[in-house]
Amino acid sequence: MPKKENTFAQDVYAICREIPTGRVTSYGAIAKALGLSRSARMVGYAMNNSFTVKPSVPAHRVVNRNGVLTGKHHFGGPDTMQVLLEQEGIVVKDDQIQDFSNIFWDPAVELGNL
DNA sequence: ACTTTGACTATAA
DNA sequence: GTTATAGCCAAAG
Repeated sequence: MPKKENTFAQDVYAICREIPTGRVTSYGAIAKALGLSRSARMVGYAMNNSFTVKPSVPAHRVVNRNGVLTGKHHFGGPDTMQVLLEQEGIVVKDDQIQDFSNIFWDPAVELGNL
């Protein structure tokens, strides 16, 4: 069997693709689903490569625990992330997702990982 | 092998 | 409600 490069980032991408449209999740939730509940920073760090990975990962559905678009600046534009979220039907105000708790999607729960 | 960093989270004041 | 500080872990230099 061929060698397989299982990196932390690859797992993160898999979870992000499972995020339904119009839903949002937090870095900590993804990390927790991977068993790395304390590596939330690594999740965002890995997302840097999400643009080079195929298929592209909907990183715009991933925000911090406050529902703030912390990484909006990494989308190539200062407002690219917000526009993408609005296209998904998500309301964003002042770089913060409105009704965040209502549209929050927990992979550890939805994927039945608990 | 050591140091730095980073799209975070939790706790304390 | 906010701001400040500490803890956290993996990848890159």
